[in-house]
Amino acid sequence: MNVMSEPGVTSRRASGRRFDSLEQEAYLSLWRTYDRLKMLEDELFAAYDLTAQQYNVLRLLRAAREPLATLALAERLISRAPDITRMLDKLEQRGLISRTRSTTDRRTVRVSITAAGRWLLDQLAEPLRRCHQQQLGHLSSKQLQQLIALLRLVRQPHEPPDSHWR
Amino acid sequence: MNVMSEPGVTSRRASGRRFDSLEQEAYLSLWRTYDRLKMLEDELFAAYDLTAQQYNVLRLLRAAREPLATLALAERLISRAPDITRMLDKLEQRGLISRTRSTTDRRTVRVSITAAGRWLLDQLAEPLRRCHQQQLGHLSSKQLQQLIALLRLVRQPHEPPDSHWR
DNA sequence: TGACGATAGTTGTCTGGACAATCAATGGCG
DNA sequence: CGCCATTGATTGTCCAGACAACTATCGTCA
Repeated sequence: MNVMSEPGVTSRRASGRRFDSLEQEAYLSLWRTYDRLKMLEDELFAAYDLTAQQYNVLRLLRAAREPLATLALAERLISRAPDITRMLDKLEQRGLISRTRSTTDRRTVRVSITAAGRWLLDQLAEPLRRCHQQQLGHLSSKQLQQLIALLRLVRQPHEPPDSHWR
Repeated sequence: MNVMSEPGVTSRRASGRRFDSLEQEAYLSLWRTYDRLKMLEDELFAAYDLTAQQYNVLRLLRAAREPLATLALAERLISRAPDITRMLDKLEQRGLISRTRSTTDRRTVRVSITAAGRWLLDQLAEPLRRCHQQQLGHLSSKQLQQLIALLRLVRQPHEPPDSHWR
């Protein structure tokens, strides 16, 4: 079922919900869709006492060839993290990451993933794969690629020039 | 620039970022895109001392023909709100909504928007339109419709049966 | 009718995010 | 060198979100 009418006129649903513009409908759809999918992921991570952000920290540290400075890491995170320090505190307490003050620039702290961190990521790999499958497995790979391309187009003007997401 | 390679093989960027699967890339793209757009909206709402959720409460109340019960309202919100009571407390203190205990069922509280609430929504209408324009105005209406359709397809199996988002 | 389970909302409490202020170290530049 | 703006990270504090426990009311069924 296609609910769209001509451009500029917003869609109507059986429920009577309306939107002021196509842009608003797109944004609210994005919000709602993200919220639904996030719910599934959060459930999985909660079982391992992790947040999605924490998982992404570990993921980024594993992908990095060498230890990352704290703020460089924060920049690469998917969503902004002003509390990066305290987040790293918790991961360090659990032994999943290690931090050492750089010798060349004593202001920076070099963060790296530990063996325990890698092990946890390995444990998570398969359940997470299944989770992503549950989230989006009902789309064809062509549809997924279309979605990815559209999303990139959406955020393109909103990414800082040096973003890893361009 | 098109970064896609053949289906099933995940994309690579100059930065070396990789994804484990197309589904993961789609989900993380969704997250990132939502986060970027949200930033713009939050900035606008903050200028009016509102959160996006609070705005949506007002919007839903205006759209409703009659006062809504607290939990019925919570169900229609875009993202889950376990703290709906306190949120309504704040809106009531500011005089934007009013609450009255129902006479027919004294358990339920009927929530409605006040004239001040409607006035605030009117004030917001134009700046918000501009915000949505800034967020998504660079997409053609055909692209927007494609995006909306894809997002609906994504969340379709994840919506509860009686959801207003189906 | 009165006990009991279900429903509607509220409150307590904890954690995580946001923002600003602060501390520590560095790099220029007179 | 020594001053000072800048950078990197940490800390203080406040507020919103999550979850569970609790209160009040209703419906129903013996």
